[in-house]
Amino acid sequence: MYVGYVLDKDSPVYPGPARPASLGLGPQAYGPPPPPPGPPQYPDFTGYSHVEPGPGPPAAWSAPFPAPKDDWAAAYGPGPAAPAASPAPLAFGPPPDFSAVPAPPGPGPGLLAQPLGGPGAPSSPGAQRRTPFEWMRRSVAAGGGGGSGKTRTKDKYRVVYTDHQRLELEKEFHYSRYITIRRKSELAANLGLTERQVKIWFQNRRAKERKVNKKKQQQQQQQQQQQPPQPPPPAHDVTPTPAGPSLGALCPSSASLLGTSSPMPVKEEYLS
DNA sequence: TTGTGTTTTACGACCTCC
DNA sequence: GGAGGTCGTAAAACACAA
Repeated sequence: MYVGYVLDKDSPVYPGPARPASLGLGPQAYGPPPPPPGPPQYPDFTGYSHVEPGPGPPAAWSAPFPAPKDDWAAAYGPGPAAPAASPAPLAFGPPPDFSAVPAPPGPGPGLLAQPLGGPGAPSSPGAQRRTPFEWMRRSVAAGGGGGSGKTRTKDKYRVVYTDHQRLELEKEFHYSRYITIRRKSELAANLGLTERQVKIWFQNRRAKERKVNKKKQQQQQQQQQQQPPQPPPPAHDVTPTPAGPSLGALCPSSASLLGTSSPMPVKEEYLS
């Protein structure tokens, strides 16, 4: 994941975990099929509005998410507006944070401000080894309007999303594992992707998280088998502990995004 | 340079919910 | 019936060791 690469290099932009490890991202979070999109988890956040009624996100995600988008935006600082690969008009008007994505490290005014094919620092390791912005050209060209609609049966099997697209998707994912219909539309418009692409990206992202989570669980079990039996924990340990995989662990590519130790500061306005 | 393993998009099958 | 979920998988893109 090259977003992770970008974030690794820009680790300070995320001063702390976007979601505390105590929110319980363990396997229990992946039990029953996910519910329909829920109400806004942060109704106080006015950057954009979630309006879909519904029972709410999965219980595992229902805990207040202490990473307000304002923090993200603040962390990101001002940046280029829409990606060059996003010709779609901003149907909803860009949320503050969506215009605040920094350029990847390197010379030049910014990733998206760079002309296609022009000189500049690549924003992904692969790009470092390729023609500068080749990845960008590929994505833009192949994904004209984001998703080109091409399938494996056509000439182009898949496109590679730009770092900006992946970064914004990651941000949204850290905000909520299940994107609402409205946010999906907004994100698709802002990133120049189709809603289907956004939906599938979230599906794949959840699958990735489950995979990583499962891996960690297996490792823990192996360690427990090797170690002498420990006294069982209290039956009702309601206190969320970091024992569960941290978000950074679940999403190594975004680990630096989330910081390492200090939790994301929570603005009082986001606390009920 | 090449072979191999991993990650990333994208899809189909199947299921649940409204 | 449609939308969206998981699960499994294909194949491109990529990383990296030899």
